[in-house]
Amino acid sequence: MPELPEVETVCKGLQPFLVGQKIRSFKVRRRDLRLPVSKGITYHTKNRTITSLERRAKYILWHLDDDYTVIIHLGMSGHVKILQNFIPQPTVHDHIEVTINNGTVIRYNDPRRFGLVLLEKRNRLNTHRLLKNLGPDPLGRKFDHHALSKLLINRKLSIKNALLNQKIIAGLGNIYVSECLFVSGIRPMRPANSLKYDEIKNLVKAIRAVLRKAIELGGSSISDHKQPDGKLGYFQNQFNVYGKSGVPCLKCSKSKIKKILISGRSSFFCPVCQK
DNA sequence: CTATCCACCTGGCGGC
DNA sequence: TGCCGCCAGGTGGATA
Repeated sequence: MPELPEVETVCKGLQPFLVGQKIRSFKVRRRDLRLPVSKGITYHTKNRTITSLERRAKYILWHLDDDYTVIIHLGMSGHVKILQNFIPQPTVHDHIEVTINNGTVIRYNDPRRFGLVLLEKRNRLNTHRLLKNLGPDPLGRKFDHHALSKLLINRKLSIKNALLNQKIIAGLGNIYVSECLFVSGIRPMRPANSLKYDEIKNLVKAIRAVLRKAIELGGSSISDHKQPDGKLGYFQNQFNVYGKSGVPCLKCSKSKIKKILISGRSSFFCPVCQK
């Protein structure tokens, strides 16, 4: 499921249920996610109040009222469910269950277990091995065409792979890279260092516009991914190219959307509109 | 340092 | 109906 807009949607969806609330229990039903769930997370989080939530790239951070922070990453298939009143039995892939003092239950469900749930000291977040090398957030203030130019200089890899690399820019994934490159009229296989000044400018504009729109629509519901309150996201209806091979291009209508593999992952583009 | 490949895991779908 | 191969929104470590 989860690229920046979906993670942002999950984070925003959790906020009213968690911020200012106290954790009654933090149960770990399966410890073997991408990394083992932190030892002691159950003990350390008990009776702690959540002071704020933060999204950092594709990570969700729960800041607690002591010097600890819970780090969550949804991987490829992670979901969050918010349950109130009727609490059904956990299913096979409900790995984490957090009960809030008012009875609300937050479940972390992740069939493929590529996600992770960790507890870290807050003053160690910036040097944490998973967080310290993240590039700028594409919706953040430090990200503009000057910044992106600098990041792409001397880079011979494809622009598609550059945008997927979280050390270069943090938050895009396979869907939104295809969409952003379509909107900005750039072919995914172009070497990153071949982009002209105006192309980088257009790309930055496209990235911001596409991500903002996706967040506005509650992210994308692909497979069975939903927002934490169970609602569907609607951005998948706005896809121009992702998963649309063979469909006439919405810009030129002269050409069909093509699917190619770049580093083994599907990329979709219009051979006429994208240069 | 840079770029590519691979493994990690489960489930859904199309084809036979 | 059943089995098989392929594909999927991510990412860090191994490798050249």
